[in-house]
Amino acid sequence: MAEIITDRKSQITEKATRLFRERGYAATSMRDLAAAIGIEAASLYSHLRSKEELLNRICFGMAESFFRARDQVQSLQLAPPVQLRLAIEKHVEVITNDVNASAVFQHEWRYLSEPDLSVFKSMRGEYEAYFMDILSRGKAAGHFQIENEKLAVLSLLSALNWLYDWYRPEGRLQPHEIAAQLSEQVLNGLIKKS
Amino acid sequence: MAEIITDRKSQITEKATRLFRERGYAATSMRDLAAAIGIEAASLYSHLRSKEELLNRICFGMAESFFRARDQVQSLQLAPPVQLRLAIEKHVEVITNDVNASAVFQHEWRYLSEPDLSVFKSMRGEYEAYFMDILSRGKAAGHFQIENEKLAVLSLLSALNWLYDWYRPEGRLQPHEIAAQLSEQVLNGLIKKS
DNA sequence: CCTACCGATCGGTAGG
DNA sequence: CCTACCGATCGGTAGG
Repeated sequence: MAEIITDRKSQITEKATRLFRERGYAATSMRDLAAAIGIEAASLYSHLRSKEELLNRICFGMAESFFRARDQVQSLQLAPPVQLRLAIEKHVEVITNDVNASAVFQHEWRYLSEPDLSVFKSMRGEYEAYFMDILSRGKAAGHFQIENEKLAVLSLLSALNWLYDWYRPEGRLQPHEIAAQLSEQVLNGLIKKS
Repeated sequence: MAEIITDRKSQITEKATRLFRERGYAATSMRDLAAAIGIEAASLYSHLRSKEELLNRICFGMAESFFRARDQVQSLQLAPPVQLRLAIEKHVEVITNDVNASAVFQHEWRYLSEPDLSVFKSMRGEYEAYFMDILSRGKAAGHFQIENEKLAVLSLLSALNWLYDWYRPEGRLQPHEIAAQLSEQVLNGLIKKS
């Protein structure tokens, strides 16, 4: 691995992402973080104002990545089944692109304090609404069979969101291959139609 | 709500379950827990030896519930597609039966220390292997279409495991109705076959 | 980026 | 189940 030159703040954020993912936000101390970088805890505060600022950067950084993915998908006018496939692929791309940040995004956002906490929740709701809209239009157009759309959309997203725990960049399967299998599973199910 | 008479230790465990779920294990102090019960923090230690003992009880209690569900399913000799439906139903039942404990089980187990941590992980692996076995046998018998079985089983379980966050006992949908829709989604997918 | 330090809080114990 | 308390650790600041 080549030494990558980045500024100190980016380095701190990256180390924090890894530690928050491994130990959890609440169980990671600023002294842990400082030690991982090789400086004293007090020195961190010349680069940032608080521990929560780090959590903030990570959570909202991921939220923006998901939004960018959504905007790309929505800019194309696609029929619901193919749009859903694309939305899944882009979602998987965002997760696999930074598995540590994805894990923190999924699990540690609740340690945000207000008003960020509410902003975060509403952004997440907006993203779920984007998937919900695809399902609803697909159902209305007769493409999809769905009883309860809220149940469907949340289980669908959950079926993707654990990937940060399994995906390995050096592994055999590429993100688009993973996305393809999961799309197939979500759209056509496990039962073989003979 | 009627006042339910239980012994102190059960009461402490139940309050701990709720607090660990709401705030996370690491961010819940024994003083928080004591205050929720209405005693002093030091008094907790006449009922238990450590904070981790509580986490232990919750995590392994859930693990045993999942194992009992598995044993019920395996005691019936069923063809893979119908066995999978039943496994999903039982899994959903366990989660909906105690949503707080389910949340702690899903997210806080990593704060267990050795040797419990390793025991927990191997139990979880055994449970995943039980679902994996259903999928493998179903695939071998020509019932299922699955490319990567590990990917399939983990996304399947993830599609169920978020339910603790959504299910409300007082809500409209009963656990078996939720299980039925999710089974349908997993087995036949979202695409309508006309 | 460091040394030195703050008040608050942590899990847990002693002794009754 | 309480009062009183332990050493350790927390996020963060002052001042250089």
